[in-house]
Amino acid sequence: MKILIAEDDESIANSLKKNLISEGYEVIIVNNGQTALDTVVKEEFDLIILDWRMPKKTGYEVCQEIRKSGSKIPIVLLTALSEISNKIDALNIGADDYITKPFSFEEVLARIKAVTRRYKTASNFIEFDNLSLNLFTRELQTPNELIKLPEKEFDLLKYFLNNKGIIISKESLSQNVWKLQFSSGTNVIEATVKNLRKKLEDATSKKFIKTIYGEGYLFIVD
Amino acid sequence: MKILIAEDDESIANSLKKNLISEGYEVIIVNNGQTALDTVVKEEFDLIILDWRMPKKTGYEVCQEIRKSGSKIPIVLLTALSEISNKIDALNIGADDYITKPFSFEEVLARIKAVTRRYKTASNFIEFDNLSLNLFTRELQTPNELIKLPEKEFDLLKYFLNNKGIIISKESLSQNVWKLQFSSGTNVIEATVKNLRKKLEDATSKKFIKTIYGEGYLFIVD
DNA sequence: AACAATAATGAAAAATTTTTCATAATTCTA
DNA sequence: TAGAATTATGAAAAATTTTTCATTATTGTT
Repeated sequence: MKILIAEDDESIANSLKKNLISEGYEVIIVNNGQTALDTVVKEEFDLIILDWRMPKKTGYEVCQEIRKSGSKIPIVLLTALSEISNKIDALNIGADDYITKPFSFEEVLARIKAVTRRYKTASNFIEFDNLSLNLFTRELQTPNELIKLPEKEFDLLKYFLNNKGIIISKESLSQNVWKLQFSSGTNVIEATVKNLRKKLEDATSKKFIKTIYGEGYLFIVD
Repeated sequence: MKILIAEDDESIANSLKKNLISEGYEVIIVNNGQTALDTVVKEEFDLIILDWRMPKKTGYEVCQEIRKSGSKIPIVLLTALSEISNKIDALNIGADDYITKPFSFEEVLARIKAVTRRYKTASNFIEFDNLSLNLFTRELQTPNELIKLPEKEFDLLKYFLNNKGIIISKESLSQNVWKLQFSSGTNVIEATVKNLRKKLEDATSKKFIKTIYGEGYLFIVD
């Protein structure tokens, strides 16, 4: 986890850095807004902490420009306690959170964790058993390998995971996964279930997809 | 946008409700933690506002239980000013944000917007021109139709969108989109660019992908 | 303007995914 | 436990996607 801190008050910046490093973060400090922008373009960070008041460009401006460029990187603003209306502004210009000075390191840490957790869980995995399905790449991480699921198998597994523990009729699958009106004279579902089953079993030698005769399927984790 | 407010102080709840409704939100109020949980299970909400202190179950507990169930719905906690350490706890137990009482409606509104924007942009579209790329379904929404992009075209477009305004070499594409070491004696890139160009031009009659002779491609929006 | 290098293109080939089909296996009912 | 209904399966067919190939077009250089 790489964090960029843009803060002109050296003592604050250094104390933050020291503490964050001891928590295992990688930290880079810049002391003005313009350098912050330049650095963000060049390197990739997981989080940016911006002081509200800074030479050259304020945190406010830096935040706006970063958002204008389309980046969704988590940004936390540091504001003075007095600037109350800033709190609202901070969120409105696209910051993910703000911290009012003076702050305790625990608070900073909690917010960093909250913001990045949010960002991470939103970047989206569904975890089950000891597997993890990446909703973006459609890859299934197993203990041994990374399997790229074809679209239909992915959609099916995702639907199962979102409905685990309840019986899913073939009509539901046909509607929600295949986007078909009726599950007419086809057995695509059975065929796809078969393929997905094979992959899941090869990976874990467990049976996640149970057949409920005459009713549908049931996805069980444990 | 449907919001659940769990707050036992009627005057606070009603004033929030009135204001939120006038902002166009749909609001449902419950006055204790247990009912909040029951309601969340039955209905779908876009956001939950939980009072920290409540009869039956506290906001703290409700928040924890919701998270334990795997839901990522945005949660904002209302805490009393005194309970400072709560702030940190709030984020640590999985709340997305908190508001300290007393609060102004503007602050509530700003936080609601920030939290849901975050959630929305994280649930993920990339918008450009009058097009919108759904990062989950890989569908491109054009003014006229919804086009499902095949994997490679999708990956390519996404890479372009994340690097718009800068020249992208074929080496980058080959590494980042095709995951190949060298762009050897192949022209997959050109072929895929061609197909993607066609779809984008058919949809908008604009040319987004510019060729920089000898250097690569440049994706421009306006 | 001519040449060389680079890029674009349409069509075909290859690879992958999705669906179908025939048949085997399983489950339920009586 | 036999028969009917439902589900599973391997292999083939169909559809789609990805890549290649041969050729044309474009760009930059001299």
